[in-house]
Amino acid sequence: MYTPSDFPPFAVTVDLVVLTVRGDALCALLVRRGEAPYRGRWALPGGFVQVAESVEAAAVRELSEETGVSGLHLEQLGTYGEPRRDPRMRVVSVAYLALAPDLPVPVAGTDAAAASWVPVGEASGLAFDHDRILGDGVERARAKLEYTALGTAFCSAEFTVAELRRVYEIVWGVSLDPRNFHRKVTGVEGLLVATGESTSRDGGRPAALFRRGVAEVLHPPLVRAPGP
Amino acid sequence: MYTPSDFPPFAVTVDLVVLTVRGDALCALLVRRGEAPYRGRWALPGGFVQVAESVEAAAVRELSEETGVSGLHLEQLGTYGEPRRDPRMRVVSVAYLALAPDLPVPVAGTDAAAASWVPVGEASGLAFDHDRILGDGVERARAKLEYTALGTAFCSAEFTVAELRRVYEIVWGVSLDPRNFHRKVTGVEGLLVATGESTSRDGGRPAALFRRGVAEVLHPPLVRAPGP
DNA sequence: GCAAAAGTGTTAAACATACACCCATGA
DNA sequence: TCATGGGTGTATGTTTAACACTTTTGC
Repeated sequence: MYTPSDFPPFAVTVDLVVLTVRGDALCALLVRRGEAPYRGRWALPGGFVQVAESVEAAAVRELSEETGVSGLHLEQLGTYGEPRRDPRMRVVSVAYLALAPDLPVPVAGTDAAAASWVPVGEASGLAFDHDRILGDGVERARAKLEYTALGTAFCSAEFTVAELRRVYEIVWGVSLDPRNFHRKVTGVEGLLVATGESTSRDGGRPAALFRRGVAEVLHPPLVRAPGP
Repeated sequence: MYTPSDFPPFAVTVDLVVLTVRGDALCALLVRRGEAPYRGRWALPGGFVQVAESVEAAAVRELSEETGVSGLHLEQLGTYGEPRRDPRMRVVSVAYLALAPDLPVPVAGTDAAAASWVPVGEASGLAFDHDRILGDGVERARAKLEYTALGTAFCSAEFTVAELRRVYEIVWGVSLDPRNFHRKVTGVEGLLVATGESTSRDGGRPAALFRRGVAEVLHPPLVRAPGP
């Protein structure tokens, strides 16, 4: 144990699945690769873990570099370590999932030709095994919306119940009853904090504005159900 | 990008959280370290990922080496990559969770002084950051029992409803109503397959014996509730 | 017979769904 | 005044928790 032959040349990277709700679609942040391999292909943003930084810190740093924002919800998604997933060398990649509100079009990353929001339904043929990582991230996000308060992570600081409902409808691809959804989310203690303000930006009667509360889990959970 | 300086000397390992229900306690498989650092301390079994093998394959291999069994449920738990978690060098470790029936006392591993089942309540002061990894594994196991069929992974090939209930009671640390539990698990389609046999090994009226079914998820989930 | 555990039936309360209905605003 | 979306009330059906009760074994 612990002889030099035990330490083959591994590189460790982080890959980021950054999701947002834009228009009518769940979108992922992708970058166009400027170098071989997979030059010109879409890929997940990411990069190498530095010697002195934790893997988590590398994810936070890359996220900030690619989106220009910080403070997003960030959680580890999984680690992908097949021997030939990168044709040049042995790379083990730790994937992270971030949920973002509808940010302005992201700045082009430091070493990426272009960065853009792409609807997840149109994102395929990505570089490396990123199709699979993105799929895992979307699946995780869908599942977490059921029993955690993460739906609010897709909303801006102040939001209406209808805006939160739209997040659920788009991420799950279903229709939800506005009346029952309203009662459900306002009934979960600690999920929403009323600001006292209201807005009529959605048309019709002004809706109350809320901020995220402290609740992390949903009791009872919201359950996916088909609509009309 | 991709210059030699991007590849600092990372070692990649796997660590295994192997859990079982033994007697009245949830137990983890631990090994006594035979070498520095942390010589003499309890640690999670694990080892280095080989150059040509996938991370998942390394976990399967180590599990088989440490327990002598294969075919257990094995899932990725998370990756731990703090810079100083191993005092000698930069090590990134991918942790896996395995759930096992009450196996015979494990064989001593190839490079471990001793291997033993230790109740998770008594397992602290482990080597490296293994306290945290073990805690995360136990938490994951508890959560997964709610909405997946993994409780049966703790049972031997043929088991009674009462034995499955004991798994839930011990892992969650609660009491469950035997009548309602029986109705619930036998009502989930594909969870249990009746063998037609019965046993009176638990005393009282003989209980029907079941095998694991094909169901992976529980609809509806079992929910933790406090008992008397 | 008695204790112990398996398994079934029943009931009341909690919850979810569907939808009727009223409210507040912009055009 | 009408269209649009916000929000409340309520009837109906489903799920669940609690527990009374019957069954089948060992001693």
